[in-house]
Amino acid sequence: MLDSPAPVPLDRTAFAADAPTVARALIGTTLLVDGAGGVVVETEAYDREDPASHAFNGPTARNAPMFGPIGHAYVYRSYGLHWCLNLVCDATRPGSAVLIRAIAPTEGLEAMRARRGLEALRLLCAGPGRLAQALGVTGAMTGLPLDAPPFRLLPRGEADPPVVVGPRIGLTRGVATPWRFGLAGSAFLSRPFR
DNA sequence: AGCCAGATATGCT
DNA sequence: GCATATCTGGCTT
Repeated sequence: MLDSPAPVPLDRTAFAADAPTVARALIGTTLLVDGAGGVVVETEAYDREDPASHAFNGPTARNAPMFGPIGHAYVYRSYGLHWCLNLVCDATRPGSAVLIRAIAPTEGLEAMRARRGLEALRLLCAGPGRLAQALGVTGAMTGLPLDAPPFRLLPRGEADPPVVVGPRIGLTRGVATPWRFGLAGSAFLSRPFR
C-alpha cells in the first residue's frame, strides 16, 4: 500500500465477529478515553455459552449492556473496588464481550499518572482495574457507544502484530478455555504468558 | 514466589 | 440474608 489513508476510528462493524476473534483483533489497536490511553496489548473473550462469563446465566440489570448493541461499553465493579472495561461484540450471539486487560500507555500520561498516583509506566495500565482507573473509566460509562466521546478507538497498522494466547486469569470456571490474547513480547502485560 | 486484606454490587438461596 | 466476584497492593518467605 503506497498511499495509506489517514487513520479513522473503528466503527461498530469491527465488533461484529465472535468474542475470541474480536479479542485477538483488538490487540494493537489504540484505545483512548478523554484522550488518555494507548495501545491495547492484552484482552480476554467471554460469551454467552461460557461459564466464566457474566452473561452465562442470561440478562440481568448489571450485564444488560452485554445483551445490547455491539460496539458499546460494559463496565462492572470487581471485588467491590475496581472498575473493569469490556467491549460488547458478536452481531449474531448476544451476551459476548471482550475484557480489556492491559494497555501500553502512550497518550495522556500526565492525566493517567495523576489518577493513579505517580507510578512506573510499566504498571500504569497493566491489569483491568489499573487500566480503568488510569483512563478514568467508571460505572457511569457502562452502555455508552465506543465510537463517540469520551471513547476513541483507532485501528492498528498494516501488519498483524504477533499475538500470544493462553488461559484467562482469575477465573473459577472455564479455566481451560484459551481466550486470553496478548501482544507478544510486550512489557506492559498484566502477567506474562507461558 | 506466595498469601492475605480490603470493600461492595450482584445474584442466588 | 450471604457467598461470591473477569482484582490490586502490601507484606511475608
